[in-house]
Amino acid sequence: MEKMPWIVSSQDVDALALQSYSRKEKSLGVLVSNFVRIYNRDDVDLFGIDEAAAKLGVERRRIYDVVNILESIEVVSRKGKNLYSWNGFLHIPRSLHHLKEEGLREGFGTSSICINSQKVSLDDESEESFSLTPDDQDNSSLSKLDHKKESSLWLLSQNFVKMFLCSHDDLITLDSAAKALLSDSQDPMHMRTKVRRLYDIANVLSSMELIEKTHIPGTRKPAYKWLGSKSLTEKGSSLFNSTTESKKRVFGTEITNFSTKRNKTDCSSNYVQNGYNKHVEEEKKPAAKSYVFGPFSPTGASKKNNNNAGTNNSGRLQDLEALSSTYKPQYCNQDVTGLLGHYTEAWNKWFAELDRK
DNA sequence: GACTCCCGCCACCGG
DNA sequence: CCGGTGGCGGGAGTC
Repeated sequence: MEKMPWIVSSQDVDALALQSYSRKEKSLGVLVSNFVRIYNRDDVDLFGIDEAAAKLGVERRRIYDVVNILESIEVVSRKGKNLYSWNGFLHIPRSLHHLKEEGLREGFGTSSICINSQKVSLDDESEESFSLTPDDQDNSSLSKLDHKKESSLWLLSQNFVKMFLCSHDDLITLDSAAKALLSDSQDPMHMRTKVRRLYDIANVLSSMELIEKTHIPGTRKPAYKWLGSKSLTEKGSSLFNSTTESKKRVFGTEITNFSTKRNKTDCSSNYVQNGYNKHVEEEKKPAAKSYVFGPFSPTGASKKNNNNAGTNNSGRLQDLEALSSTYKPQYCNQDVTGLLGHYTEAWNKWFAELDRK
């Protein structure tokens, strides 16, 4: 409705620059990057939906998306109503391992699910921590709840990951995945919906650098490649390229988006609101205003419009940003280092543990 | 024109 | 009955 940037008076040229609507800037991938950058710190443990929505400047609904996907690889875990714990990357290795075992057990390892095929049984998972009712083994009714669960982002994401972990093909296209994960029903409508969801998932996984978008060798057909955890470490170096500037990304506009509430009615920008406990004092560090994609540059990280550097709003998360580092020219790299270190450490620890058994 | 996938309506659930 | 969740698919951006 009200997103028509071009109806601005001539002297808003400046403002125009920073409000040129770009869908990408609101992508889940970007959101996840910001999510990580804000929450992936030692002093963060629990967080709530509202708080996250406020900090990230998006509506709650989007947080649910992100959180559900992240939960599938245990980056976060749900603790209760409106309460999640941030696990960071620590549990990813373990999580992936579980998913792999589970996937193999469930037959995800079967031949090429890649280019096209309609295998993969999948009827349900068996997530460990929350033992669900033991009674519902194979009632094929698949009623309501089951269906709802089957098509949850959480499960879909896990299954998607399983496909990568268990199959020998390293390229998976979204529609082959959709087909496989749909297990039957060729209903084109269901396919479309499934694919949409896979896009969502793929975006966050890409953002987490667990997968990467490429395309099938011969064709132009897009496909995803599993990078997994190792990739993080080995490509660490590539992340150190010092073109810090190009990695910067200004979100001024969208980060402060608008209404945190679901009602579009009030697009009043004063959503200062509750959830955001702690210091909300306004910015003190103008430079930290822009979001920097550290290791998590979303698929289309290189943005051209970084001209709209500072300007109003977006004061909220900046203080967090601020303390994220003491603002050195290359604090970006530090982030990476820390992150990778963290990650590798977890990975190794996990392996050691595994060995011991 | 096909591919992406954001947006937000609204069903559902747990309290 | 209400607020938190989150499936779902229309349709707008992108390529």
